[in-house]
Amino acid sequence: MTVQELPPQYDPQATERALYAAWESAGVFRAEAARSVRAGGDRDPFTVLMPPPNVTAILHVGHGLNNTVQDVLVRWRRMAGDEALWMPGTDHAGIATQNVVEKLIAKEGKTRFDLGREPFVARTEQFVRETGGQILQQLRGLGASADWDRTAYTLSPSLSRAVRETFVRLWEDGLVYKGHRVIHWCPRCLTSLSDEEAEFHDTNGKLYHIRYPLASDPSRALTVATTRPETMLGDVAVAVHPDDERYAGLIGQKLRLPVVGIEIPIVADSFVDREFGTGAVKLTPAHDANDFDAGKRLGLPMPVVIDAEGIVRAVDPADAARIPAAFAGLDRFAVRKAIVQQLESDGALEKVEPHAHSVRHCYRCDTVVEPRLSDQWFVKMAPLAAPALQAVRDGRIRLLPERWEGVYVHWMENIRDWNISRQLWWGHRIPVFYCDACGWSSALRDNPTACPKCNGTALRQDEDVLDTWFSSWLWPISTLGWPADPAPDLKAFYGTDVLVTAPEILFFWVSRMIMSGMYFTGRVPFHTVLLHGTARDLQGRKMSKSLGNGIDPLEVVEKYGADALRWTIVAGMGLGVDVRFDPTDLDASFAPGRNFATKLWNIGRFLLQQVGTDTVRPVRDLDAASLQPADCWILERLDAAVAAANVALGPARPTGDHWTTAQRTQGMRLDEYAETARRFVWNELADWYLEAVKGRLATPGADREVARAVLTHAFDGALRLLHPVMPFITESLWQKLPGHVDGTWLARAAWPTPAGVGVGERAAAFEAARATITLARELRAEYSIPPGTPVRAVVTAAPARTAAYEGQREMIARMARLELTIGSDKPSELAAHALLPDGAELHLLLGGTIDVAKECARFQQELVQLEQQLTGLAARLSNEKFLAKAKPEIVDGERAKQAEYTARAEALRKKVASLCG
RNA sequence: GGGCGAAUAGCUCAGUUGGUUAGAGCACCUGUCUUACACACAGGAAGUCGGGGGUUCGAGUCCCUCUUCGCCCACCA
Repeated sequence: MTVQELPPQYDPQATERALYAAWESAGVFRAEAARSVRAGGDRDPFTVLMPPPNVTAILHVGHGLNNTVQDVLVRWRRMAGDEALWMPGTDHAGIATQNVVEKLIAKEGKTRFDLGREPFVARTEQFVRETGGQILQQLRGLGASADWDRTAYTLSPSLSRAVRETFVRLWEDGLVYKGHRVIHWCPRCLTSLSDEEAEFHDTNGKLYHIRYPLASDPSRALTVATTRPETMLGDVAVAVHPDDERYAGLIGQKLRLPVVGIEIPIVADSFVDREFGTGAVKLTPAHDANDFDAGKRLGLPMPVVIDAEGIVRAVDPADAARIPAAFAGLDRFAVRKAIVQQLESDGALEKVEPHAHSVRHCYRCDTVVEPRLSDQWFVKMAPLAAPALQAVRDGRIRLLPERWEGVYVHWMENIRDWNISRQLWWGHRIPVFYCDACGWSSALRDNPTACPKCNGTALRQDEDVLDTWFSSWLWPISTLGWPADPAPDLKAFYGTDVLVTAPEILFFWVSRMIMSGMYFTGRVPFHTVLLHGTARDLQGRKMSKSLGNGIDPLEVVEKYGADALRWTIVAGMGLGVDVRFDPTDLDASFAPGRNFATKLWNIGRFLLQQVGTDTVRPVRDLDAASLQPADCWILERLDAAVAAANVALGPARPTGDHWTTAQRTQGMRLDEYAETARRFVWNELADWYLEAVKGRLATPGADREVARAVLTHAFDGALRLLHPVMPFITESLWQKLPGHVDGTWLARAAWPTPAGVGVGERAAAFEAARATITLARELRAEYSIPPGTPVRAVVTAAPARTAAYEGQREMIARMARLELTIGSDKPSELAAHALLPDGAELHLLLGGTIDVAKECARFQQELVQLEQQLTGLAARLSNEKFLAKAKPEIVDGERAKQAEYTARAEALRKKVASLCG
């Protein structure tokens, strides 16, 4: 496409897809282990692990947010010269994926049990093969520069090997064990859940007060309070606090369990809260974790009265007497209703009061979780947690924003063992084998063909699979090749750098990765955890499919382009702060990003029209004397923008193994970086420099070549600065830049460094010109002078200053739209005038009609404001405490200000005196 | 029950250890097709920084308290 054919607006549709394909085929995103200094190369590795989305996931705005942040960091470091690896992949997502396939076969009227285990797993594998991993394709649409050749999958052979190795090692180290206890059970998914997977939801329930009559004297009764009356079928005792005087005489006596009719004892245990309800609690050890602990302490039986599917029945026939026929075979909630009815008609229901409490729900299907007594595999966490806690405490790992460190520490200090077995079919099967012939059992790295002990073949493998998170907690090591030896990627890229994720999975995932990384390698898996905010709607509700308040990132990409989406996300996202969008008004949310892209595009258009595509001279080769004030100014602004962006993004890694206290909170301010870049590009390069050089670009000669070179340099710097956040448009413009070498990519070009070629004095001269132009514009607006009306103007300045104005006369006249004269004599026919900051005066000549009153009012108003300031300053500067306590630089600043204001006030006073009489 | 975060212009948000006249984008008002951009340009209006109290020479910033919203944790029978 030639320059002339460039449309006035950037068209992302016509650009992005093809450009992404070009990047990919050029291998721009590929990372080489050999180039890492850890493997003998000459580049620092910079590694980011993509939090693996569920293999069945469809891109939503949360993914967009998460991956945009990662891509900004990775692209930044890639340009900064690091060997940047962004490791992508997906998670097999045990429960989630199994649920999807179960729903699918339910349409055929089948359950997984109809199919059987192996065909069901085969069906799920097929489903994943055909439809899985779409999200990785969608991420390309956002511009994600991951190294796709390395795409990992938690259920792949190599990662499965890591999972199995881990389990066996933990088994050998005595850290994995089988426990018989009450766990969280989802009666719909038919599996156990970890503590983290059973989410609390606030619920308005009821607290039922039920009278349990004394066996010896039915006229007396002990009242217990419960939110789940159906569990009374499994009651084995009623507990009171040992020091509770109300019940002191009753301990040891028997109660008759209503509805069931059997006798149960009154026991004492100090876990009972005397303040809650009646201070007497029924104990159902098989259906409540606390009751289970109490039951174990007290040696009570543990009858199971609700089965795996949430149906009330005697799981052990020995407990049949506990289940009245009317309730047997009914759902737990139906039984709750029925029991309450019966209690009421029996007169055993003392009262029912509303009770707000939190009820655990399955995080995958939202079913109310049933505490259930069963055999499960657990990982002993305390030994794993200690080093992981230490790593954060001593600064080998930092969490941003910092406040999450406290949350992390608290959780780690109170960590409980992790239930890792799931009664599912989709996942890594637990590698424990049992010999039915001799009773041998063990965890094994390879499937045995015969029993190692008796050589028999009556072997079976444990039926359960592992928690999905048992594979994802290995992500930092398994994706890099562990436990293979040698593992070149592990050597080159582990420990990685920044982990970018949402705080929701701090416990699910982040803390566990730290534990596994440290346990299996002895080193931290990453040095920075960047916890970003959540995408919310204007009411502050989290965007979600079920609420229907989400934004489809791909729709935004289609309408406004990936760069606009990325820009909006990055610019709007303070460190760890939630981002709000209006899902009903995409235009309001994303037009600013699109507009900025268009602005950038048009700077490029202008440059190509004015400069062409031929190579320009590098600014470093220019004679410093040939640089005009505007040139010096924009070069200085670019250097300042680069420096500010570097501060905002911060140190990429700690200097040694530990973050210093000062470093610990530095950087990762992506919003500041974006704002810095925007300000430079729009408010400095486009609004001022580009306008300033128009005249020079129209006049052939040596100075035109200087302007061309500086403009090209500044724009090149702008593109580099913006590339991490707006990769597509910057790359497509960069490819068109004068002197571009085919086959080179902005994505791999060097991050800008300060050029330091400007001359400060001349940059200041441009500031004076800027002030003049702005003042002229203000006067024009204030006096309502139409733009078409020619205005003659005179700048009068001290002779020493005249030259600075003289050299920029054409530019000032053009930008302020006036016919400018530089002179030392005050013009006689003035209509409006004002003082410039440097003491010069600007006079607009409008045929000699001067509105003295208006001029006076303006000058006097400014004088009043200045004098107010000066009063404040004088008070401060004569205040001994201020002088004694304030930092010297602050005092100096105030003094300088006072001097400046005094001078200006003096000039204004003179002006007022001469003008207003 | 414990802990954390937020409250700044009509809206979305900046404001780094206390120190100029508290900023930006959008929206709004007034002009403008000015040799890239009307998805733009120029100019402008708009905030008792949630309420109250305190520390300080000085508070949007620190302390206490209250209100509203959000989040996390907990053996909320």
